[in-house]
Amino acid sequence: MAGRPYHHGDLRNALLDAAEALIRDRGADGWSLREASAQVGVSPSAAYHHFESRDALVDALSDRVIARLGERLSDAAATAHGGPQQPLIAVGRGYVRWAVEDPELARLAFAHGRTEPATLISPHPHDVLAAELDRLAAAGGLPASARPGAEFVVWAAMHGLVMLLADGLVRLDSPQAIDREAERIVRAVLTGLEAEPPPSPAWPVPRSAHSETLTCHQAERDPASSR
Amino acid sequence: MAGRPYHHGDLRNALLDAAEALIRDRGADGWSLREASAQVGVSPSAAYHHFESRDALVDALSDRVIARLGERLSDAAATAHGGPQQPLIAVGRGYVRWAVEDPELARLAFAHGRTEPATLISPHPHDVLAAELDRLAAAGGLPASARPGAEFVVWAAMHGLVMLLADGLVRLDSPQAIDREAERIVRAVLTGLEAEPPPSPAWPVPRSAHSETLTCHQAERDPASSR
DNA sequence: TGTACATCAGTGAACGCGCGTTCACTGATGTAC
DNA sequence: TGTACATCAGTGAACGCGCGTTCACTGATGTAC
Repeated sequence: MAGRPYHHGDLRNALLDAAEALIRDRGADGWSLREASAQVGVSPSAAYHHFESRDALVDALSDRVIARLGERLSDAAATAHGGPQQPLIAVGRGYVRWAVEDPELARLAFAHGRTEPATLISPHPHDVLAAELDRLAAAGGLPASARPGAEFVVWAAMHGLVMLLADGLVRLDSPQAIDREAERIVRAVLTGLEAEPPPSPAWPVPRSAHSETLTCHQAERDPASSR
Repeated sequence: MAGRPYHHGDLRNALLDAAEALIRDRGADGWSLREASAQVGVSPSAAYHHFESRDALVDALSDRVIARLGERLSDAAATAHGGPQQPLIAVGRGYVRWAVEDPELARLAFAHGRTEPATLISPHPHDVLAAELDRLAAAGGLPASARPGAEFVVWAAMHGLVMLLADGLVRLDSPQAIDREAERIVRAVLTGLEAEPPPSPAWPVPRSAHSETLTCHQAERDPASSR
């Protein structure tokens, strides 16, 4: 009735929403540009006023999903209370819950093989971890010598559980089990990092060894954010 | 000259090889059944005498890649020497090197969303880890209370680094850096597990808590192999 | 306030494409007697 | 050793399909004067 206005108003986001919903239901390959357009009620060619190509839409969606994850993790860290490790445990829990809630989006977000830097994602999960580890180190919960590159150790541990779950290689029965497992992994890793022997003076390692050899996609674009 | 014989002899494997090579070069979506057939020198329909569908071929390839990884990890563990943690460190190194050598195959192997159990993969990476952790526990390098489910903690830690690298979210500059990072992660996790507080007697947890709630695709088919 | 005009964001028909898969077939191989 | 016949593993033509993308277009909106 009265029909839709000729101009949609926010077609770009509507298309992202439609694609996201389709992917959530049917996986990263279970949708087409045409289908998403149809769902929004627009002709297939309309999308090309907002995205260069189908691939560009997927890039944008992936960025959006990761940014939302980053916010979620950042919130989880901010509202955690208890010991100094609690924010990082909360991040791990949030990360894994996210993957279990939306495995297909989790797979899309990362399994995407981005070739070029694209836009800056903020807050990127990597940066959330780096910031929390800085806090932990400042609070004395992590020796300064173990800090460089520690975010990659923690990220890897979380990310592995996330991916094993999203890809269906491992299954957790209950929400409690999910939290328990996430916590176990984060705790183990933090304890292990805390106990790391300081670099042997016999083989002096440059302070920045890790940040030199291990680089995050994200950190490249904004090196300051990871330290 | 003399032409190829009418019957290929081992078309099934030849197709798997061709698909593997194409995927290695161009990624999981960068090939078609037709192209693989052409490369082998066979008509597109010949494949259907060996595989039910293109998807079935991918399933078989994924199984083959994982089984080969399992062998590689098992070898790495067997030939490691040094302290009791060395076999597991060698497994981590091997896992990560594998992913860096062939990122596209690494992505394919796991990112595949298998729905049904398929055939038994032997040795499955999960089982290699479980066996090595059993040995470590037997040697006193891991308290018995920390053993249940420990393979998932170690697997997750390794798998996360593997996936971050394969998906290009993290980059390591040199082979030395790859080894160093793999070792750091495995050591951290093992140290953390070793230091785990035993389950509080106030909240008794069934001994098998982990194996009940955390299950591996593989372990389901052959529960004995993971313990 | 009204008119001219550039720009923006839609339409809808059409394109070529390569794909996975099917089908009826045929050449080669293995087995029974 | 030879013949008949079932089975296996190829061929090649054809199918329908939905896809991403293009194009010339038009309706709506915003701005200058």
